[in-house]
Amino acid sequence: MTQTPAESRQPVRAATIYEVARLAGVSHQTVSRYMADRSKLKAATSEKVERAMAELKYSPNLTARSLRTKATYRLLALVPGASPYFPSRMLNGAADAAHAAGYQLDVVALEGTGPERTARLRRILDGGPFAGALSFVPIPNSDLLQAQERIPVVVAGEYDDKMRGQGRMSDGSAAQAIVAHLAGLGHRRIAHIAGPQEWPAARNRLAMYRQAVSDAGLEDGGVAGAEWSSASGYRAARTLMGDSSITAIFAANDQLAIGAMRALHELGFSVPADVSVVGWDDHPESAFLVPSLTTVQMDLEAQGSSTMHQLLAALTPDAPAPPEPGPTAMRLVVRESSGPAPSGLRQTRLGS
Amino acid sequence: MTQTPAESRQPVRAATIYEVARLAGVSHQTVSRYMADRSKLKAATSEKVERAMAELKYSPNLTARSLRTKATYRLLALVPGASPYFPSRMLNGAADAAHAAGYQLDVVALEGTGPERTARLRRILDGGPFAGALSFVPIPNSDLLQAQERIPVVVAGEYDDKMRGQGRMSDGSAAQAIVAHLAGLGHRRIAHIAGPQEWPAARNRLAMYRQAVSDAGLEDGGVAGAEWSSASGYRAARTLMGDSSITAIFAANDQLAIGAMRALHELGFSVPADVSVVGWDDHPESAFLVPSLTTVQMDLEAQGSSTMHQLLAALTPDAPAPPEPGPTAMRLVVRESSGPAPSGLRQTRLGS
DNA sequence: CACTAGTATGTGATCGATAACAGAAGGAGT
DNA sequence: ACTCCTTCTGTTATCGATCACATACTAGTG
Repeated sequence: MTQTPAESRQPVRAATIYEVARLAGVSHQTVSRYMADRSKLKAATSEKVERAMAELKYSPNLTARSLRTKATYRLLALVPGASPYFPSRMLNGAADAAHAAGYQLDVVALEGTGPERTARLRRILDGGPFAGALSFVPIPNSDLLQAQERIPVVVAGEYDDKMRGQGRMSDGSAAQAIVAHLAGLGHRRIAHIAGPQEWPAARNRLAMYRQAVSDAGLEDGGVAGAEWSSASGYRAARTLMGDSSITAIFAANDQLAIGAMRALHELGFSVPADVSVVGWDDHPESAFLVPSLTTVQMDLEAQGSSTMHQLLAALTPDAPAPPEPGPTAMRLVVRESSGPAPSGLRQTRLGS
Repeated sequence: MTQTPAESRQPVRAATIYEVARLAGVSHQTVSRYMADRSKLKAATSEKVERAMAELKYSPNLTARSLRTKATYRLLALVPGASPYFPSRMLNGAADAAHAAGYQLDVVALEGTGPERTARLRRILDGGPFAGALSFVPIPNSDLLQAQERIPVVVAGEYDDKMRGQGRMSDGSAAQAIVAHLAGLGHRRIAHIAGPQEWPAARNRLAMYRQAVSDAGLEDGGVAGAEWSSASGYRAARTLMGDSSITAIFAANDQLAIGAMRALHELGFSVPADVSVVGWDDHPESAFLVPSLTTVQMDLEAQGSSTMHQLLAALTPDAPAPPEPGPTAMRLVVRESSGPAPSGLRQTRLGS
């Protein structure tokens, strides 16, 4: 057998507060206090502990701490299982924020229909105690969670108790920018392809669309759409284009917009010559489509992180200062899919 | 104050084995044994415990169990932070499998460059003890993980120790199907847009492309590409099309294919009349592109789940039977972006 | 200088489970 | 009837941290 230096085998067992205490010449409780609030210790003691910790590469056993304090450092993130390409950037932002605050984030896909979904949720929650939950998917009856375990639940995009939903303003301004952009190109009658209305983001975009259209004195050519998918966008566009005087379509996300463009193509409309299309989200591929897609660029990481901060704030009542939701960087990116409204020719040809 | 029935306040504190034991009239250790292996108990005892558990709605405190056994029920999933739309379906598959086995899955985005990334990884691992890790992103030196903590690490798509990488066969057969499909359409000289070669999937697809081309007696028009992004596909296509006798491009994923189609469009080639394009992954939008994309459909959930099972198998040496990797459902979906090779006209016009 | 209040540190109990060992019950063999 | 082994169950210690309480040390007051 090869001789292995003792040192190299050392890291197998982690140091405990007792070992740190012995090395520092203090009691284990003093070490514990050092972690809780070092300012309560005499400077000299504090330094001894610090040195001992460094030497032993001490890191606290979170399991033991949890057992005693009953506090858990695990959060639950619910993501849509149905939406195959859920923006992981948003999840990453949330996960980063959670880790920075010392929490672990457990990700669970929530899919299926009502009862099945509820059962699934219940099973997950029984699996382990969570300090809080963050849902990127609208929860049927958020009461369920609240009742089941007494933990704070934040649903992304939903207005918080102070009614200042973080997306509200920004969603509004971007929707207005879209409508203004289309109006500026001469479009008079536009339509909206909406996302599923359980989703706050979908509701906001629809509401803001309606308001912007009315504010700008344009005509609402109708609203269609049911899911977030391209297939739904495809169907919606076919429905909407029954009204041939529509010259622009604003879709609630890029996938819907892609489906809409496909439908327009099949119906013989060219984009943007006959109909302009605008999406939302700025998928990384959207700039490479033919035609490239006019859309709204968002800082998804920031959104995820901001939502997580909302949850963290709910977890720590001592309010470590709201980390400033920020103006949520969001801007309209104009590309090829939106252009001047057709010069009245199509309308006269097909209209009436 | 309103009177609240005692019952409704009950669930605040969960029952412990001691309470179960008292109610069942046995010792706490017997309850513990019931959970470990009820067959070691007398039928009558077992039943008493079972009844008491049901009555108290007992569920074990995993924190306490972990503290004692030092076993942890948390796994780490590393996902690429750079790739904005990492297939969450794969992650979902993995998460489901983990939960089914009683593990929690913590998701962490691994991004940034070498040293920064390493530091980040270290920080995460210090955060809490993990039973194992599953990486969907190629790890620079997987030694790092292995050395840091003695935990099993499985890198998705990488060959396992028995050298039967789960994607190998399947990747191979799909690449062959693609080449055969193109050959059948009359293409003689095709090119490949590869993904980053650190990724097993990218390496496999490239290798299989080369072999299939050579087996089929076709000409390799070249290989380009660096990242997974559409931008990379765009650049690669512009480079490859310097060779004007290429009539088909096989991209390692759909995003690359989208970038390539954009480049071909800008260069004045029409797809598929002048050049055929084939992708890989079957993004949900790919069917709605104009032209719709010929691609390879995969069961991403199954892949994620299968990878997780690989990890779980490594965690439990008592081998609960390999859950059968399955033939990895994977098939070529032919759509509009691939068509007959141009009838020699273009070649003669542009060639030499 | 004794007394008190406040700060800093130490001692033992505790969280809820499993581990290790000991003891009780039940058959089989002589 | 007695021993011995096997099977089942109970008692106590333990994991690594925090909590509750006790005690030692300072400093301020009359």
